[in-house]
Amino acid sequence: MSIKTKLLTSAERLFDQHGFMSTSMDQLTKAADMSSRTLYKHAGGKTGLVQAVLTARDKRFMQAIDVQSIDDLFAALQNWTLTEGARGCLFLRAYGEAGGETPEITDAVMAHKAAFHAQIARIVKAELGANHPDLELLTEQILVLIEGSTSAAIYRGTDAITSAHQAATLLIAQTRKDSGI
Amino acid sequence: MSIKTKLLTSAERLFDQHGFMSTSMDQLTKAADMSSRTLYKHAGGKTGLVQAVLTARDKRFMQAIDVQSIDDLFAALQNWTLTEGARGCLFLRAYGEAGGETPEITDAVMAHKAAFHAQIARIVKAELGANHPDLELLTEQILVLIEGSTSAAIYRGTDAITSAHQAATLLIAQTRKDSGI
DNA sequence: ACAGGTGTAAAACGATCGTTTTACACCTGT
DNA sequence: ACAGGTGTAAAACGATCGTTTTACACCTGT
Repeated sequence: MSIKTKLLTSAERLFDQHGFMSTSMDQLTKAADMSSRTLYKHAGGKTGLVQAVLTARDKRFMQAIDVQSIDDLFAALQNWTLTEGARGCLFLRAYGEAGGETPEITDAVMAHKAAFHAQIARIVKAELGANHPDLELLTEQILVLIEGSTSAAIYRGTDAITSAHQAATLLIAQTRKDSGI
Repeated sequence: MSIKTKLLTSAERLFDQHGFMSTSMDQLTKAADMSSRTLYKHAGGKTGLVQAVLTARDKRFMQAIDVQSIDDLFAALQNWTLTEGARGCLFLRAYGEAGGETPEITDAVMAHKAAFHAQIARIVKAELGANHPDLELLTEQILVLIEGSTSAAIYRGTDAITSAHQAATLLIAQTRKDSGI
């Protein structure tokens, strides 16, 4: 495990568990087991570190949900929540803590959300066929269900994901039926 | 407008726009146009102020969604977002920033979310009838749709709420149909 | 008339923040 | 052999944090 990987994984853990602004550079250097000089050489500063953590998480999360069906998508989300815990979307949390006032962070968040939306659009298209007229609506609805289960899981547990999955399944089935008429 | 109301409304605005940890007591006293001595007498401290802001917002939000139908619920949410903006659920943001490590804040957040869940359960019950077997599932699904549209609206705009509304309507209609068979 | 409550302005508290600097040590490739 | 890169430990930077204190002023009810 490279020194850079150790920095990113320990920082991600601290940011996720205690919040971005509440985590000090001192805690970050101690958790990464390196000197502040080394941390600053690698990350540039706290904003750069947040940016790097979000970019790494984007890659990891996008890989986790790189599936071909709605069922697999929700299974991947259940698995992610089981291993990572349920503390809400780390990207939206970063955006909220920075108040949208740090362009580097806003950019990283919006880039992730654009990729996230595109991924869902792709899966919905694979599910309904490329010519279905309701692709956009369904994509938006599945996206809302996933964002919602991510938020709701914080206080309702993984049942929120199961319920969202059932809703998604019904929406897809109903949309298939409507187009069949 | 009392001095306490001015403090709570200006603090809510700052916390919402810049984040809780990023907002300093200095900014809060200046926005409330009072001395720090007065602020501390009224709020106790920063944690007390966050707590008071969340409690006040809970009352205001619960009043806004005190409706009798799913349609009115989503209309209320559209209206809320139009006047308040879309920066995510302030309660979950507070919880995330505090890392769940400040009991007073955790309590305020969880109390709100319990009331929020109960409110949705009440509306779903009014919509489907008290004896419908799927009340719990529908409640959880509507809750997920609302949490999701609150999060998604940050980067997808109010369309997310419209899509969630359509999904909720279809889920309710389908659940009615299933029980009719 | 005067006590109690409520307010201001400003200085000060110690603690901590993110960041930089200094002085030094160890590899590694040529 | 030695330069360059990469690392540590520790001190120091000025700025800012949340909070408390001091000294003073104005209402308001009795």
